[in-house]
Amino acid sequence: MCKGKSEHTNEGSASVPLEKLTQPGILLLLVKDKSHGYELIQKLNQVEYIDGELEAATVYRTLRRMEQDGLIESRWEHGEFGPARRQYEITDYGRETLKHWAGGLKSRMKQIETFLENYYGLMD
Amino acid sequence: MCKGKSEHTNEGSASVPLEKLTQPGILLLLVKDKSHGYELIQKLNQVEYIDGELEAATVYRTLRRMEQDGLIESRWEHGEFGPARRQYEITDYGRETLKHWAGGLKSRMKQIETFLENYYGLMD
DNA sequence: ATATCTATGTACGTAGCGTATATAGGTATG
DNA sequence: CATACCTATATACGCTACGTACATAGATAT
Repeated sequence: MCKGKSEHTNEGSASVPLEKLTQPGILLLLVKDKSHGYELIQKLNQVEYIDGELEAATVYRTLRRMEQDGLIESRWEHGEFGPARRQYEITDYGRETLKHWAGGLKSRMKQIETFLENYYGLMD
Repeated sequence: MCKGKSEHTNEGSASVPLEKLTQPGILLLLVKDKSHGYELIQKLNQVEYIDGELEAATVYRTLRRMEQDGLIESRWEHGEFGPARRQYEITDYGRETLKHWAGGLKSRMKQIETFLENYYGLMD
């Protein structure tokens, strides 16, 4: 049923070309409570605003980058149970950025709405 | 006034980490009428749903990729005025994909809405 | 002649993400 | 005790999307 399509790994253009809300999602969770990577992965894969599933490797990689950027801070926590964990907390700069991103996402949402109005307007 | 922040090129996390609507935007324009790269660049930078500005190189590169993917087709047009242009048309597969993407963008918009409700719910 | 507009393209670098794989401590089961 | 599974973090490789810089070339205007 499908036509010409992709030679490389596009896989029938199955997914909308719009990134996941990984960084905003992590900041939103860390505003509520400090946490570590493994727990964040599970929480992110339960919330409604994450599209599909986030891979563990993606989250760990993103956390390290966000710490480099000063959005979050970590320290090792050697608890009595299980392996040591890297405990993350949001920074003041992270809180500012989250606020800033929320404003940007509001605009982005309106732009998508405009796109859809434009599209459905044509399809009448 | 700014705090710790980035060592690499994050530039104060100025922009929301969500991609532009380049491919959907191109398809939406080509559904209305066939066009060439230079014209598409100018149109894309006038519509309301594109965030910020799209660079010419980005558009040309995207058009070539989209043709490889079978979303659009081109042929050289040697007009009487100015340099030759590559005229693009949307394919049937492109129209299907646009429809598919519109559905995905609707979901994506709702997810962003959910994120914002979650965020503003915390900030009361 | 020179500058500007039209028009397309390549090269290089970065961010975000997926898949595969490595490592290592803790717990449960046979 | 051995083995399997869960917790927990991390690296390597590859791909898409995008920006910046640069290259090329015909057409038009001054």
